[in-house]
Amino acid sequence: MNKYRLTQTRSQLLKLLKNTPLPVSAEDLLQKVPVNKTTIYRQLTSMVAQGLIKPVLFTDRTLRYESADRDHHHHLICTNCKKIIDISFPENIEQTAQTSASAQKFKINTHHLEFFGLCQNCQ
Amino acid sequence: MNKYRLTQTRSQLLKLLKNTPLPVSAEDLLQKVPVNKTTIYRQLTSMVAQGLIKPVLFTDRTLRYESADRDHHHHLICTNCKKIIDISFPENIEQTAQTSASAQKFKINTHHLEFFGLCQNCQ
DNA sequence: TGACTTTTGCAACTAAGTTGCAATAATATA
DNA sequence: TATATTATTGCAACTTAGTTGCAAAAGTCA
Ligand SMILES: [Mn+2]
Ligand SMILES: [Mn+2]
Ligand SMILES: [Zn+2]
Ligand SMILES: [Zn+2]
Repeated sequence: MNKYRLTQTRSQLLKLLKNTPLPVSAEDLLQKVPVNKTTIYRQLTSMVAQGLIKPVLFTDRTLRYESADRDHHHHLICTNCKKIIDISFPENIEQTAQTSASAQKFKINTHHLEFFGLCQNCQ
Repeated sequence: MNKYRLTQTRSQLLKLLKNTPLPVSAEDLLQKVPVNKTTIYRQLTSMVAQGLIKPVLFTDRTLRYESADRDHHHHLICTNCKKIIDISFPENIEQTAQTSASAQKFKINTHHLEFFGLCQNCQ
C-alpha cells in the first residue's frame, strides 16, 4: 500500500543521508551516487514529502538535507571553512517568543535558528 | 573622498529600502524603480558593502534586504500568506548558546532566527 | 508471468544572479 | 565653468541550480 518504491537509487541515497551526520546537498549526492541529477532532486522532494529527511537552508543559499529521525537541534556554522557542528539549544525558544508574538495574534508553529562564528581551527 | 556616488538610481533604491519596514527583494525593487536588473543587483551588493543594508535569507530561499540602522530583531513568518512581522527576542540567545558551543571550542559571532506559523488572518 | 504504477534518464527549459564592455553620469580639480 | 577622472549604468551573453515532459525501465502485486 506504500506508493513509494524502494529502488536501488532510493536506498543508496537514503543510506548516505542516514549515515552522514551533517546536512548533505544535492551536489554532494550527485558526486557519490551514479545517477542523473533529475533523479536526485526528485528523490529529495519525495523523501521530504515522506518525512524521511528535512531540508536545511544555509546562509550561503545552499539547500541541504538531513535525516528526519534526529531530535530538534541547531547548527554552529564556521564562516571561514563552512564546517557545520550540531548543537542543541537548552531553552524553549518558541515559548519565549510566543509571548511577544501573541501581541500580534501570531501563532508560532516552528522556528529556525543557526549560529555563525569560527570553529576551533579557524579562530 | 567617498568612492560611492549618489546617483539617481542609488537614491531611489535607498529611499525605498529605508521606507519599507519589511525586507525587500531584488524583484520588489525592480518593479518599483525603472532600472536594469544588473544595476539592482550591483547596487544591493554595494550597499551591503557600505553597511547601509543587511541581507536576510528566508527559508523560501528568497534573498531580501532591510535597512541596517535597525536594532537586532527576528521575524515571524506566516506559512500561509507569507506575511512578515518583526519581532524582538527578549533573551540573549548567543550567550545561552555559547555555553554549549564552548565545549567544541566554537566562537559565536552572529545568529539567525526565524519563527513560522500563522498570522491573525490565516489561523 | 503479466498488468499496473512509479521511477528514471535525457534533453530542453526556467529563472536568479553574474560578467565584460562600451556609453554615460557623478565628482574633483584647474 | 570646463575638463579630467572614476564610478555607474544598460545591454547582451553567460552561468548554474533546479524543473518539466516524455518514453523507457524497474518495482509491486495478483
Ligand atoms: Mn544537523
Ligand atoms: Mn525585519
Ligand atoms: Zn572553520
Ligand atoms: Zn498569514
